[in-house]
Amino acid sequence: MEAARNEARFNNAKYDAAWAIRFRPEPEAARTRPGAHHVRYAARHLVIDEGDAARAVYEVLDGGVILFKLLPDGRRQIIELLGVGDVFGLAVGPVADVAAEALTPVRLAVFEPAAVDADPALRDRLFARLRAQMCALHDHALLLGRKSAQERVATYLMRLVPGRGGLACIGAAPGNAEVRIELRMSRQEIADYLGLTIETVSRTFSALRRANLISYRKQDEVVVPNLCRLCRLTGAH
Amino acid sequence: MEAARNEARFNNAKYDAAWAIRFRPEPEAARTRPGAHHVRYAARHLVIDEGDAARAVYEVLDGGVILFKLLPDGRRQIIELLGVGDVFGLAVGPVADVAAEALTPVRLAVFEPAAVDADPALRDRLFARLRAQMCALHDHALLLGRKSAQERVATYLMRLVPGRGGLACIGAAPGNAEVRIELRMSRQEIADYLGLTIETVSRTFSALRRANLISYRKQDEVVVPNLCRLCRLTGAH
DNA sequence: CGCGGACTTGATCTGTCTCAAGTGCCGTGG
DNA sequence: CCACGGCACTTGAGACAGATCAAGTCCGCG
Repeated sequence: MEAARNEARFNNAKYDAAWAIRFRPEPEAARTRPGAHHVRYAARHLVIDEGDAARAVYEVLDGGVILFKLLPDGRRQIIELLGVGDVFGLAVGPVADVAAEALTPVRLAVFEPAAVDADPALRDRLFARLRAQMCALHDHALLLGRKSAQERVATYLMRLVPGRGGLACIGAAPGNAEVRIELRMSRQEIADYLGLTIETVSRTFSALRRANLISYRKQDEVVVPNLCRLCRLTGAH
Repeated sequence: MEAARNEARFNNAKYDAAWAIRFRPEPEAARTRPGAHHVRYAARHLVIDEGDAARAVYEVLDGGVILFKLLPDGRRQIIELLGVGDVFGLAVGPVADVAAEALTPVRLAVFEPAAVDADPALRDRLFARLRAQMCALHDHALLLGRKSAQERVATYLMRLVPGRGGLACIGAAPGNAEVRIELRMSRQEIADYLGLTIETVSRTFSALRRANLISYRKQDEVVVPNLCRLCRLTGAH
């Protein structure tokens, strides 16, 4: 069967998977970007619409942003979930290929095309960041193409745990104490991000809760009593 | 319902979708890259394995390459399908985040990390290319998250039609004459790329053939008699 | 000619979607 | 202070697209 095909090639150490997303900057982080101006938007503000002229490149300084695409019949896919440090607005042609919406109140640095053209150091920074986002997108493609609903939700939750990026989940990492996660996304947004329906997301959260893998009162404030146990459900281990 | 939610926001002109993938260089294209050495690999050669030390950055000069990830139980997702001009090997950390395998016999330019560090112009070229691939990946996330099997296969076929990238499919483009496509991928590879099983891919090809949307004798040499009719099945119109 | 691998096709199963009620919570106004 | 509405979420029942399991069929090659 398909599953057996590549089993031999698998090596556990390879699966370092998702990078954490942060919606708050580190306290010591620089809060301005030379050569850019800065803007604030309320949650839900549409920063870029798909098909807009590509006017600028943005970096998230504080808060969260979602990039999404729509199909004519209204199906929506949230393509990237961006936190502090992530960049967007880097289409190829003169037109934005995805829409960008503030997930939370955000502070953004706005780089004009002229500024980008004039500043090789800035380009290098954007380049480096894009590489990181590319890797996250690779992981997300694996999730969308091959993971079950439960694996998707578990993976999603793990991505929101700061300090658990990269190799953190290989073996028992220190700090298995309970972790609190603020989702900042509605069930519908989570569904559109994970390629599921809102009902399936809701059912999966309920099932995880029933299994004591997570708990919550407000539905976007999740407590994970044991990260490793949740991580085992991501499919990556 | 979910579908109706965003209908109002939809605007047909936005959906320029996929970029074409070419497995053969343009005849007039430069065939070497200064500052890089060049290598050839046979089809199926594993260029990079997931978890390898990130040794170099590669550009495809001729042929096709697939980037893929595996899950421990053997599930495979082909993350990117690369043709001439595309680049890979740009992970974030010191370790490759995806495996890369030659899909056809390939010629690659190999850029050592030192060469990349030393050459801002090269970085800019890689950056520009990465932006293009990012857009393709955005489109692919939409496919994996939200499209039906038939839409996936139709989208896949359209991506392999040269000159049909970008805005080409908006309205009736000229050149509706029949087009010949060489897939260069097995049914299993197509399945792993589209997040389906081999049986579903096979059935979908058969269904498209029965509907006279495509025809083929060898199963990887597809003829599309009317591109626009196929394009209408991609879900993007 | 006969073998093997890749593909196709059929029958059945199942995870997720769809459709349809709930339920809970919060804010508003009486 | 409480009734009311609205919205987001949850839950249930049933449908269905695609997965799984199991034969075939086709074709290239020795």
